[in-house]
Amino acid sequence: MRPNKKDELVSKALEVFYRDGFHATGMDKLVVETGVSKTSMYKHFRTKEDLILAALDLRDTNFRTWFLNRVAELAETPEGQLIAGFDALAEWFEEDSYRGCMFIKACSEFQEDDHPIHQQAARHKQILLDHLTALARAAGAEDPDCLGSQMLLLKEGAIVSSVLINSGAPARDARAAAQVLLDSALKNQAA
Amino acid sequence: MRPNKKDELVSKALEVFYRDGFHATGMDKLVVETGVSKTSMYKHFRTKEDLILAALDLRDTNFRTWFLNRVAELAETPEGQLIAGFDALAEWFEEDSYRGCMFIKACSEFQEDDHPIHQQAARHKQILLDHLTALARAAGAEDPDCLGSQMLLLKEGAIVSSVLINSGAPARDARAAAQVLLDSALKNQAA
DNA sequence: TTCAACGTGTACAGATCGGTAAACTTTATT
DNA sequence: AATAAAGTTTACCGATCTGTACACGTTGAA
Repeated sequence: MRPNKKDELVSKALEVFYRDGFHATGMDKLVVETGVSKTSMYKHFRTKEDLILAALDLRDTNFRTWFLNRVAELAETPEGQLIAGFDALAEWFEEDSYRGCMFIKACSEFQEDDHPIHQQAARHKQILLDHLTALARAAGAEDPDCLGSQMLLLKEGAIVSSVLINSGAPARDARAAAQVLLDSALKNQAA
Repeated sequence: MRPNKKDELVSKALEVFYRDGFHATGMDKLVVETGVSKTSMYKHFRTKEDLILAALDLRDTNFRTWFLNRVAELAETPEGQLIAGFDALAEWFEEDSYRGCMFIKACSEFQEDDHPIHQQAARHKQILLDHLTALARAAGAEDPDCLGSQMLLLKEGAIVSSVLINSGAPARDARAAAQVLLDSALKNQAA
């Protein structure tokens, strides 16, 4: 069982789950797409749920790495980075393979609060929230928890809206909103 | 084929789809839950997709009726109604049966832009957007399209966040953000 | 009372679902 | 070269999926 073979399977599964959805993607389809046999598939992953969890874990790593790096490239100050996050979103929305947020979709398909898949998605969002809150604090916002939460709200909202209206425009509206909220939070702090 | 029987089936299907998801709900489960036979089910609805579309249509009517009425009860001015929308959201989030937005979930499970289910969900959001934009315009906002879009962003974001962190708190953060954005849009207009 | 129309339930078709038993092929070690 | 371990293939399981053929019961009109 070569370890990189497993990574390869997770990577391919991630792609298909993201494109077609979780329930709509059967193990048979994944077997065809990966070219590996079903038995091999089940040697690497005990159940379909395990495979989904592995795919989400990879997605978490990939997305956060990309997002943090891109934001760091675009801006240096905490205030700048909070805003730059929405520029990064705009770039993401323009990608051909863009299909919304995988974690939102995971929670849509696995709704029970205590479901492992739901919890993994919640963890991803919590990490992002912690990051945004830390930036808000570093920027000197009046109420960093509130501002961080609002930045996340705008991000989630922009993602959902962009999918629903099939346009990248929500990223710009979200960015403008973020700027207003940030200015307000900093002005109140200075006062 | 009594017409109210059909409505009853749609109503029950809506409940189950909302609770358990679309792909995860088989026609067999609906047959058991409604007590009607499968043949009768397929006499009323040609396919499962037709049933889903009927359920979404009912949801659209129910939700918009409830939301608009509740907002009208809470406030009279356009400015007040824009903000009151988030108080209504907060109430919704507290309901035991609350499971997020059915249309977001529909788009998560049926992703193709040209899919009838996806399009129906998009129509629902567009109607809400038009409503919010009209309120923004009536309130005298600088850029009503932008402000309306931002209100919708905050709403979608609050819904998604509330599901992910299993808390009603996002409705309050969204309300606060909406107030700041509204004040800013009105102040700029006056200037 | 006969007949036609219609709604319903049973029972099933064909495909696909997640998952597995057992035989076979490759690989690494001695 | 012999052998054990690891990985793969084929073929299949029972359950469930959407959807249907057909026989049965009920109802209203002639």
